[in-house]
Amino acid sequence: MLDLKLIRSNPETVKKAMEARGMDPSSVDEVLELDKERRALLAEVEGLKNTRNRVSEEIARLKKEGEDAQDKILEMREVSDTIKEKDEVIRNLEGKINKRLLNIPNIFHESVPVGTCDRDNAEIRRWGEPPSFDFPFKAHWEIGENLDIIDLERAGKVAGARFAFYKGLGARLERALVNFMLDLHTGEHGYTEVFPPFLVCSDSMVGTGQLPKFCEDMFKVEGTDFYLIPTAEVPVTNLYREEIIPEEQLPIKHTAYSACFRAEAGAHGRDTRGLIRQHQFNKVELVKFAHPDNSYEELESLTADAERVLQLLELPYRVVVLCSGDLGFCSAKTYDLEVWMPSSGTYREISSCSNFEDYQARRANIRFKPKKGGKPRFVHTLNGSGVAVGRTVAAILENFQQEDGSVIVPKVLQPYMGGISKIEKKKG
RNA sequence: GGAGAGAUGGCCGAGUAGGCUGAAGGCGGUCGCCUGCUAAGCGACUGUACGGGGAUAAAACCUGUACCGAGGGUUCGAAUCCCUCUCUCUCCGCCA
Repeated sequence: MLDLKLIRSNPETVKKAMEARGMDPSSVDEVLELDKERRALLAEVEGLKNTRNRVSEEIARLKKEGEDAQDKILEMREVSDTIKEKDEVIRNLEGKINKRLLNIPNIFHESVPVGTCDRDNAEIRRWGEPPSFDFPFKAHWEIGENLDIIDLERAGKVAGARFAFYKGLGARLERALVNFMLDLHTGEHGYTEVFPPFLVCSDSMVGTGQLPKFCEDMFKVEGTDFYLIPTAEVPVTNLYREEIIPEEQLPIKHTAYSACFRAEAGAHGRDTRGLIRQHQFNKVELVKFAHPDNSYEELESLTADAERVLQLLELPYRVVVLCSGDLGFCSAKTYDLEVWMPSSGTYREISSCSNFEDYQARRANIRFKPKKGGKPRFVHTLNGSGVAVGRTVAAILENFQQEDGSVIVPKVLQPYMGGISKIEKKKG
């Protein structure tokens, strides 16, 4: 969430940012109005509390000296009642302010292009060449089915739509990718691996911004306060919730494998076939806790770390910077990595790398203690997929398919596949 | 699931017949003194949040209020009493 002080001093900036995201900025004025009310009342109540404290001390003194304090006690009884009433009103106002604050998005970075939808995203760079096939190429779900390594039909029976069984070398490929990515990020990019809980409490979901606004996108375990994580970003960012980190530890870099669970409400009819849009998918995530002074450099290197995965896998991709209208609610700036998908003839999102600045840190209360002294400050949080595993499988199947229906395994993956260099149809 | 113990400041740890205790003491940290250097020693300072003042934004500074796991209650007044909840630890049972 944004600093209330920032909204007080620069309401127009906040409103403009909301408008550029295509949102109604009226809650800004509501917040200001409620805040004004609250502060007036607060001054009043604090004055009353001050008298109560003073008189109470006097009562103690009088009693010690054996004098009568009954008058003052009665007087203070009334004061206390008034305090109780006004406190209640203040609590109420604070609740309203907070609710609005949690629903005001982050202010985006000046380098973010203004736009309304994904068509306004700006391409930054491309890597690799999309393959040209001299035979009729297939979509990954067909390839996977033919090779008997992906079973969507039975997954539909066992779980429902948007689930998948991976089988044989398909399951192995998924596992190989997870291990390859984790090894790369821990071994060469300096991230510390964590293996997080896949269920978290609602406080964590508020901390990273999924709640309260996006609860319909999440799976909740009925009768509990548990939510299935939509990404490892949630548990890993919340690792340091309510904590003060020593400055010299920054940046903290974590990588984590997790399954991710998404309700995909409102995505009916989109990407209904294949592995692109699943209720459950695997992802290796990168999370950074950075110093505010250099968080944008950290965003560049985090993006580069994610790109390295695709480069080593030899998958053609491009990097786009999301425009204001397509930017995530909490993000100040986001690069999407889009991998070439022959079946759709376009680049498709496979990673999303964002700098949230202090927006999540303020919600989750993650701070660092400056070395030179002074008050704790909020860290900047960043994260990116490094990368989405299911979509990587889809990309590998499609980009490396051969005319005979087999699929070449990228070189870096072969050690993780027991030396297998090609996935072929089993004979018989 | 059953039984018990506990939750205090960055950390450790006092404080329950309710009243200058935001909180003793220690550690850690910062600054100053001392020392040829290091160590030791001495002195001072050292929580957070939200208001108000500080000529305006920020800071120093001054001031108020709140905070001793969370939320309620009793009381003129609660870290201290009562209720509810959460978490941690120990033992038993059960379980991958």
